[in-house]
Amino acid sequence: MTKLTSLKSEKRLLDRRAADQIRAHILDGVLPAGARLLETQLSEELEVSRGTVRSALAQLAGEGLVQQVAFTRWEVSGASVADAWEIYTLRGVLEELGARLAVANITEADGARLRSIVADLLRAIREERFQDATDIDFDLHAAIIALARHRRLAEQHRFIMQQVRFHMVQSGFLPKNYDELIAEHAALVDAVIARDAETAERLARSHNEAEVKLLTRLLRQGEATEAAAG
Amino acid sequence: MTKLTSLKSEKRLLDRRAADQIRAHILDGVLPAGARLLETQLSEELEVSRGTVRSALAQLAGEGLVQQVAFTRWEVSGASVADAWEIYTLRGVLEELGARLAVANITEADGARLRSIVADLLRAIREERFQDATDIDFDLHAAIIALARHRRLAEQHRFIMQQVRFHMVQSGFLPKNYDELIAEHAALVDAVIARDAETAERLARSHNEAEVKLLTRLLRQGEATEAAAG
DNA sequence: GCAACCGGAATTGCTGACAATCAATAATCG
DNA sequence: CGATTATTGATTGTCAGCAATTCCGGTTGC
Repeated sequence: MTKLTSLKSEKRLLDRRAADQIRAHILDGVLPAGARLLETQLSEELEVSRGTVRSALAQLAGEGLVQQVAFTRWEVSGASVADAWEIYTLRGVLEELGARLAVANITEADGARLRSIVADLLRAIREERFQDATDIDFDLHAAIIALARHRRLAEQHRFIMQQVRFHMVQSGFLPKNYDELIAEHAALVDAVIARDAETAERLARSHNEAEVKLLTRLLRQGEATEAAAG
Repeated sequence: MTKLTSLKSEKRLLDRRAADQIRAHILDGVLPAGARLLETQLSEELEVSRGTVRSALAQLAGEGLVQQVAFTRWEVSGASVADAWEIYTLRGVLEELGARLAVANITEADGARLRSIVADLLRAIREERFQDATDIDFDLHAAIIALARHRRLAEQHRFIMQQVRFHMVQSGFLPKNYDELIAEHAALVDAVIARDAETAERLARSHNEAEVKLLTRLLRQGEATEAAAG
């Protein structure tokens, strides 16, 4: 929950760093879904011009974290059931592709690295450092995607995982069963290391199946009650 | 091969319209892969300020059509074998998801619309209007994706298809076998209409498999010769 | 009482000018 | 003569200000 601080130092482009700060605030939940973003206020807090803020907001819009209502406002994107359903279904196929391609590329050293990340995850859970565990979970998936050596896939995956993280923060979502979580990840990593593309693919895709099914049901319910109300 | 013309009229935001014009020029092949884009020149041709051009270029960068080299240049993205491989593999899983979801949503009217698009495609090919045929091909895939009712998927698919189109223009790619093309599309549409998710999914994914396999082979060759040279 | 209309304040959209950076070339030194 | 360092021109990055649009309150007319 750090405060927005001034930039103007370092080497990266100003608008990127402005986007970094705003993004961090969104992902931390400081700026909740639907929150309005005022260009002037942000430019004062970040000590950059409005144009730079505008560029940063446009980037975040491209990442799906922010929405622009022309001539009217910028706001943090929604975290509705429909959004979550979109995010998790997309994640599923991206990770399916990632796992398939990772199998084709993985080396011994890569396999060792994945195994060590799983070990870290296990340790964090045993020691009840659940925030760390979530971070490591994300790292593991990113590491598998990286093995796919697919620039566009990696970028899309990063954006989707940002939205997953945002949705988890907004909805207060936490894994229910850590043993199962560990088992699933271990099985996926094993399949990738064993170069068993079919299994890896299936596990990657089914990793979120429970959430997707729940969300699909909620979505159907929502549509039904909406139809009944209208 | 129309010339870039002035904007400043209509209701949409200026930077969006600027992006539209530049995008059209890229997709038409007027601006080839690697071409440098000068902010000043574009701003003069489009009769908008440099800031507006900058915003437009940033959007196109988000769509993957343009790349920014900080402090140095904007250029049209590459159309290398690696790029094509990325584009087609991503397209595969996006359309796989789209087909699966379309099956869950499709109505009789939707089915009729898809069939009529296939008929249009067949007619265009029989009459040897191959440019039209390509457009209709794209329309058909977009129509199936639209049935998925998945905003994020539709957007990503639009971006990927833009890149597919660009790559086709750059490489002079043309389908080799129009009969097979028709048969594949008809089979996919039939499967979606029949609500056969498994078949639809498989057909959507395998639709580009020939290209992907070719590209994978080319990519491996490229890496091999590079390694031999280095 | 209520709807339509009109201002003014707040906010976003766009621009021109200035600063920072880079690439290419000329000048300098060994 | 070759390598390294200024210099210069071109290009991108950032800013502050004006213009256009929307939102919200009050006012007017019915």
